Amino acid sequence: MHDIKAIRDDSSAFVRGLTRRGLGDAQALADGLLVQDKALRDLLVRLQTDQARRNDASKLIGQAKAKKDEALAASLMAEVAGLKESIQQGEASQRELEDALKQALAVIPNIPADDVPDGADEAANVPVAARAFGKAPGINAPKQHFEIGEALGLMDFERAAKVSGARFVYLKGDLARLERALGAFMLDTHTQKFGYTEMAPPVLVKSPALFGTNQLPKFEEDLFRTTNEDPFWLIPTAEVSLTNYVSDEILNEAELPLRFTAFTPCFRAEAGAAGRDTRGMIRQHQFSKVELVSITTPDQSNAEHERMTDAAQEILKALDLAHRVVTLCTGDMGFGAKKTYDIEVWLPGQNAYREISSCSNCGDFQARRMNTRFRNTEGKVKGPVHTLNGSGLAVGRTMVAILENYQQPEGSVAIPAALQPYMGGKKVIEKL
RNA sequence: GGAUGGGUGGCCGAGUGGUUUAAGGCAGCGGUCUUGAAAACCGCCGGGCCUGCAAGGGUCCCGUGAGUUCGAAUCUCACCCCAUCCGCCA
Repeated sequence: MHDIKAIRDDSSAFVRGLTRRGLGDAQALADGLLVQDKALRDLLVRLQTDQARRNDASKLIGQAKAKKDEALAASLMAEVAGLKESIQQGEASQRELEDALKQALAVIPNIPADDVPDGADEAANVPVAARAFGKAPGINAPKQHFEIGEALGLMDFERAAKVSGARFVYLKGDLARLERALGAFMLDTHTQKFGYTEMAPPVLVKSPALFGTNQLPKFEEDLFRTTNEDPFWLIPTAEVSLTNYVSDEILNEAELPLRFTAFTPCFRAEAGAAGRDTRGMIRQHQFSKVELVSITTPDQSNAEHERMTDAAQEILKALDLAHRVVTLCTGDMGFGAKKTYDIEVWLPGQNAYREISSCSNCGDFQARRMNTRFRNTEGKVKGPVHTLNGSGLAVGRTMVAILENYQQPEGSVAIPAALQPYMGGKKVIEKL
């Protein structure tokens, strides 16, 4: 969420940033916000003047009563009584104006960082040459992952449809184990090589948490929720649970950065994706993912973003999976991001690079929504922290990549060396 | 789900209607002393917002919301959360 004071101080930066994102009416939006802001501040000046008079007079009433000066007390009481109504009205107006302003701010996306390339959609994303890794393996007539998995008898979409409908899958035998192995391998890598703290977080959360990480109020249709009056929501990503771990807190600068990782199921309604990726495991209502979240000071977040992307890439390198990294352009970035790197893994069966991780620096955008600040070593509150999140990696899609890149002509799938210890030393996945 | 007890500043904790700007302690920061440190002593020490060039001034916040009152941390109502016990349960 944006800071209204920053918009007040420099509305042109705000307008420029949103225009780069492709919002056509950014100037009108800013003007409207500033009108609301001015109305609120004018009201506060009036209201606080009244409150000050009431407080002074009330104090004098106490003193007059102590001196038994009933006449003075009575006249002061009459004066304060007259203020009462206007104060109550003012307080109600304050609430309305503040709520309206917050609502307006809550649906405005973050401003892109200066070094984010301009562009309307994914066609304008820019490859990061230095981060490219590996070469597409030469596979003759490559099969898609679901063909491989079903032929092995280890992947069952039909029965999943019977039980849960479209966009679910049963994994069996070594593929079920592979999911668990991937989760363990990723967690071990992030905790041991990159200093992340492993978490086992809630996957049902309350609305304020989803407001904190931008899913609410704007993207409600992407989420599942329970039917209680005060509902729980199923997390679409562990970013929600891990980032909100520090909501409503003032952290000490000395304990930053905080780095959290978790292996969790994720749930997405995929409301706007009808007809896309309908076959296979690429787009499911439920999938598992290892998530990375960092909480940093403002001056650390850019370096942390590179480091987090390194950590995510490290998994693909260890699995020897060809991939590339692109910097998302202004028009393709998520709502809360200042800058995002997508990691795209090569899928021989699709003959294409597909997203397997997205690492974003959100700057202070989520921290302001969550009310998370930090205090320096002198004890002074220095303002909102910065938050970053990234997939490290999407486990289902990693399995897809392994199946397609390690497929053997006769239908079996080699297990990457780094995973073999997690698969009981097994080297190949074969038909059940 | 039932019963009881609780929610106060970074932490612990006092405070049952005005004369208080939420006592006191711990932690933190600065200083005295010391070769250095500890101890002791002295001082500083919550957050948001409005206003102001600044110094400063004002206002709101004692779980949340509504109410009573000239005035609420304190009284009333509703709700949320936590703890303990009981019931149920993986």
